[in-house]
Amino acid sequence: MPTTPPPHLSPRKRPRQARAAVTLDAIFEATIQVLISDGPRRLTTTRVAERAGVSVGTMYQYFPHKQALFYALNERYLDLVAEKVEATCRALRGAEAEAMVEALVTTYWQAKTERAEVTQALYRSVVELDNESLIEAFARRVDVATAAMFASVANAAFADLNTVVLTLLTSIFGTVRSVFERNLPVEEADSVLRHLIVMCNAYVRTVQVSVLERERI
Amino acid sequence: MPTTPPPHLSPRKRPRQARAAVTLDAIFEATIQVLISDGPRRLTTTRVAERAGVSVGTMYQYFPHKQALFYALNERYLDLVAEKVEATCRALRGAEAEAMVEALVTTYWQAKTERAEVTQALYRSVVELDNESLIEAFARRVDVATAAMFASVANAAFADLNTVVLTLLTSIFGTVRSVFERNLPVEEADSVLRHLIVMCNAYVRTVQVSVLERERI
Amino acid sequence: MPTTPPPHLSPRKRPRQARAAVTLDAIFEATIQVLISDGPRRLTTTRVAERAGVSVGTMYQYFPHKQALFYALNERYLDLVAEKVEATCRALRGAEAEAMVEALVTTYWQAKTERAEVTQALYRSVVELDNESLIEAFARRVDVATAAMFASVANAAFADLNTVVLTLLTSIFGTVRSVFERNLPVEEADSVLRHLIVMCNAYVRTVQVSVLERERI
Amino acid sequence: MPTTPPPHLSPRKRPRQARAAVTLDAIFEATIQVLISDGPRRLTTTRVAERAGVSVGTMYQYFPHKQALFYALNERYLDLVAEKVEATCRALRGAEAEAMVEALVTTYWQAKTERAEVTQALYRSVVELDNESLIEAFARRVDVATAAMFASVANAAFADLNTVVLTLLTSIFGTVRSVFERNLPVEEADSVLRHLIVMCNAYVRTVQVSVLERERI
DNA sequence: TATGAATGAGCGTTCATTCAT
DNA sequence: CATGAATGAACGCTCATTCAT
Repeated sequence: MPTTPPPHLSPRKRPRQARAAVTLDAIFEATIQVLISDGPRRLTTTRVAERAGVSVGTMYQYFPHKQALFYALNERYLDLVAEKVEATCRALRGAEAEAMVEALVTTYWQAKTERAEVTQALYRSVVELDNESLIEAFARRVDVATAAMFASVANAAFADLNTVVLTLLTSIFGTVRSVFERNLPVEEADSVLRHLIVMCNAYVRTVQVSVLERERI
Repeated sequence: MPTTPPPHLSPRKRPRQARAAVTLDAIFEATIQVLISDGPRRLTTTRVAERAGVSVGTMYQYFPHKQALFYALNERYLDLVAEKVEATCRALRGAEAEAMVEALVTTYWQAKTERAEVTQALYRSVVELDNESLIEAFARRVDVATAAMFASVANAAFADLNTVVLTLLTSIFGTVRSVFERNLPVEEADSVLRHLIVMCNAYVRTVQVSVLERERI
Repeated sequence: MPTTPPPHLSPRKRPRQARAAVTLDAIFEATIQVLISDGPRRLTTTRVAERAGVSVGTMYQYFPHKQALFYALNERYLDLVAEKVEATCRALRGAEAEAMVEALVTTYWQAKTERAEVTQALYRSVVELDNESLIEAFARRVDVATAAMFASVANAAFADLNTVVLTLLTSIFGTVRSVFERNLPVEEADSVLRHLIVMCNAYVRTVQVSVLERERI
Repeated sequence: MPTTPPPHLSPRKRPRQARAAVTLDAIFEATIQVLISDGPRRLTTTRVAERAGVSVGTMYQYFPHKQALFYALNERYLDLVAEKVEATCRALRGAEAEAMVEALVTTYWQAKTERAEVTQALYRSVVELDNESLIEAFARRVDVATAAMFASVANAAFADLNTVVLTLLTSIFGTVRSVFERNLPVEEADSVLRHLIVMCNAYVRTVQVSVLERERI
């Protein structure tokens, strides 16, 4: 279930030749590099093209405008993260709630930490509203996957599954973002990660109803 | 303990006269309005000046450059929020942990929701690294206040107070940010708020050690 | 009765200060010079600004975009011509048809020849549709003035005044344009001018009905 | 007597093979279509090639550069018109002056009206100086043909044949152009056409000298 | 020979900043 | 002090042209 971008933000062409694919990758990587080293304000088409070893014109053969490039980059990034989360959710079906929580937090955390500078660079580049549609799509995807997972919890259930999922995801995503924003040293970050798991588990325990209890009612 | 900005970002003058204060306020308000209605990309000095009913030249008498204006705006905003949190922390000294948690979440939430568009506009305007120092200062301030509050909890204590505070704040701040970012409808937002309190309380209960227990050891 | 431009083509400000008026004139004159010496294809904002001894930015304070500058230039030019024709038409009220024709042709011819290179440069710069509204407005203005004049002819009348006027103007304007386009040497051009008068007069004589005749009917 | 273009504007090859001729036609037609639908400003090589169903590269096999294409298109167009006028002039040899005038005007008018949008599109695309040589060549051709025709008028002659022909052609061409430029509704355009004939005939009658008269002198 | 990806000079335009008034 | 016209570097983007395939 990949995101379908608004038409005005879609890339101009799908790479048919191998060369084109290479070029496209170079452009994406260059964008990231510029974002990291120069910041979003200095993310200019010329600079990206230069870094990619391509001419501006070439860039414009792949993307109708700068926005579209940026959009595509975010799309790529979020798709990757979403896939990982979905995989985890699939893998944990039928497990116990605690395991789910731990896996969820850890997966998301790792996905974000893998290339920490990229994550940070993208966090800093909000700026344009159009990305909102992207974030929404990402959120929906992950919502669905997570809800499905928690619906399959062994020996328990939730009175208001949707809210629980929403709360979990909102706080996990938010906490991670905050940690990046505050630029915490690794040890502190790790502590927060561990405590975040504790927190989410405490929460889930609180809101979950054991099947026994439920049947008794 | 107000934030002290890096010298290159400080306003040119402290408003001595009433007139100056009025102008300054007009400029700040205009900045916010432009930010909300036109977005961060269209936040130009000319536009702000126009909206504020001042000439660009005048604006440059108060701020050495655009960044400084933006910095000052964020400073003002964060100072306000910090003050509210500090006030709450002071008020809740010696209370029970649960009350503290609820008060903390609610205060922060309200502070952010009071002028929701402003909050959102500022969230969307990250962009410049320089704000990081501001966020850090804010975080430190709130950290200290919160730690002090939780250190005074009645009949209980925390094994690792600092991590607990860090985790709480990171997740509260992050969750709120995520809620804004996802543009959740009010009811869902409210649900998340309530569940966030539940979550934090569950967490605090988990990590707190009763004084009795502690003394026994 | 000055032309009112479509709003998107109107200049940004009316010159309030003397300095501004000078700047505006310099820009107009520079535009003409560039048009003459470099041709419409090389009429770039940079080149105009340079020639005018102004920065590009300044140009954009007077005109929202290149088109608007070009539009305003044509407007100025056509207004001038229209005024001259109108003056002639006013002066010739009640005269004999022959005198009117000669005056009309001569006035238009002179208006166009006065700054021949400018005329030619503008003829060569059609290109953009938007000018059509300008040409139409100009045509209407001159139509009205000319019709009023010919309606006042002494001792004669026209069966179909509007068509006569339209034919006269169309052929006069067209002929002049053709002469410029073919870049005829002066003597030939002058011959054509004289013969154009002969032609128009022969035409007018043919289509006019003497008052005597008319009353007899 | 076909036009011989300046060498730098000539197409790269004369179409030897049928396939080439087809391609060439497609390119020309595409150029016209783009001109009509997108205007001269949007007449890009890529767009033309696309519309013609050819690659840019192929286009450059036929024309060394865009100008050459445009030049060739105009050449084609003017050649067609010139041929029609020449045919008429040939057909009317020895006829009466009035018949000649009417035939001349009608032929030219029809040639231009046949594909009115094409005519208009080309009128709007003057722009480049190089076309002047084309127009000149066209004018010379038509001048010669027309002069030959009027030299053969039955029972009359002209004191200054060249000027008469020049005046006639200049005004006919010019009037037609003006009519297109003003975008007159059909009925008005037709009226002007009829009156143009009247006008030219009145003129010719005025400047022609009957053979009898002449011999008397 | 045909292709179309790649090129890059050059365009129109914006906007933070300055400084004569 | 306040003004706002002037500045010009730097941006996003276009498109005629080339050349490896």
